[in-house]
Amino acid sequence: MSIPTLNFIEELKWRGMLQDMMPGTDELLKKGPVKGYIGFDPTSDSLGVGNLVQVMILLHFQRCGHQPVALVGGATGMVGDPSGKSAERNLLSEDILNANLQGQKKQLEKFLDFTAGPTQASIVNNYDWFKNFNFLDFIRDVGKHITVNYMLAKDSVKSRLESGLSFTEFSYQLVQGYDFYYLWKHQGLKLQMGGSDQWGNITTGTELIRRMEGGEAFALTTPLIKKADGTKFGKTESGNIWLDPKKTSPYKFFQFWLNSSDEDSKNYIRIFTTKSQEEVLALEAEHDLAPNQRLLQKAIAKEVTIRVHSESDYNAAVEASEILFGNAPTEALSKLDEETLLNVFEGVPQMQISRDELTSGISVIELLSDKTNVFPSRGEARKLIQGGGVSINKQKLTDVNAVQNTNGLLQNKYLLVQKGKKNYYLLIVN
RNA sequence: GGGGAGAUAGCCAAGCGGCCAACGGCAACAGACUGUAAAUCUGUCCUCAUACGAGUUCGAAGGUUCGAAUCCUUCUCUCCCCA
Repeated sequence: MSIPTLNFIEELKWRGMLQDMMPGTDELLKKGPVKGYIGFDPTSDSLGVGNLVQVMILLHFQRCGHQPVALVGGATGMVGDPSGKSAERNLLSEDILNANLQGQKKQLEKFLDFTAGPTQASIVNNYDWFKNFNFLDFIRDVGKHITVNYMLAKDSVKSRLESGLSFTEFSYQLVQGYDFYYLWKHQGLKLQMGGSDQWGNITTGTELIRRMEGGEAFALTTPLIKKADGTKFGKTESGNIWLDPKKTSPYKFFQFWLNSSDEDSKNYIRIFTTKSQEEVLALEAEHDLAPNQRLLQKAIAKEVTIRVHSESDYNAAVEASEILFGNAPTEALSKLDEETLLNVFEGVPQMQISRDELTSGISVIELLSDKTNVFPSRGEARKLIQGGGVSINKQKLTDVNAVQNTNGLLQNKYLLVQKGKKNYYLLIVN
């Protein structure tokens, strides 16, 4: 094992991933390998790209020679964190929670190195130490050390006093705080990290450690990432971007990164890749010379897609993108053999249509609204066609009353429908 | 407990008896320009309908009227002020 050459704090700073830290955190990390953790909320069976920031923190932490621990919140997930929420949360059932935990665990394993060694990553579940902790013991042994005044002062609580929050959510910070205490006490964890909205919860933990045992523990938070236009990161028109290929296809995932604006991509390259500062600066300089090449976006999309999915998924996504967005004219499309075609369009929605409907010719409006779900109604199909927003096999429809028959089928079997610039549908005729 | 203000489409916000499917802004979607970027300009934006048009909206329920988002009654909820 080589001596770690990277300084974690420095690393976070130039990447723009450091919001705040407790005094002494830097010194602690310089002294030697530290065990630190981040908690994940099991509200879904898959992590989204929004969670990726935290995952990357753990990854950088490990790369800097420390020991990352991911905490999946089997217990805290049952309570509900009021941070950043404007209303009382719906509680999930135990079954769902468990399924979610398993899903997230699998994804975390793709990022961190779990092989034995001084920086070996691990995953813990706080349900393990909470399941047998009864209420009376908890309020005697833990609650006794923290005043309500202290708890009320947290922003997450303060902002909810007007609209109201249940005792359950109010106690959340204590439950999370106890996690930190438990891990500090029994597993030697000294540092908790998280998004800036977690600062209050994390400091309740360090406070608990101080009051219960006079111990010292540290905290560090990352800024909330936002897009340059101020909108939320990680969402598109069609919803959240997930790591689970069943919820977001690798093609879409790849496209998500490729579509980042220039401004955003300069942040993303720092946060979501492990490229060194020199590499990033060089890439940026090159990008600025020819922004139309979108080198940054491509570099990010490549690294993240390979890490989350696989090299072959990445290659397929690139191939599909080139065909869909490149200058490939209709002829190029028709030259594709069936296998390539199906491979390329694996990530785009596919719809069936019977051959009989087509042989005698069918108006495109009927085809796209009644026979398939490309459009929910004829009116909408008509409007977009009139607006010049619909293409079939890369050819723009200019006539609202156009009729489609079996002549233009790719491989005598497929139709590629394009709605707007980025939405594709593959119609399969059989 | 007393007094006042308000509730309009995804959000903000006009309208205060017919010209209202409802000004305007934001968001969203599409087109042009570009680089699958940003900015800008243009179009669409309650639902269905090629269109003519039809249907369902202005917190809820009733009522007045030829006609109501607009007037009246009751109810529900929100905010403010005084106790």
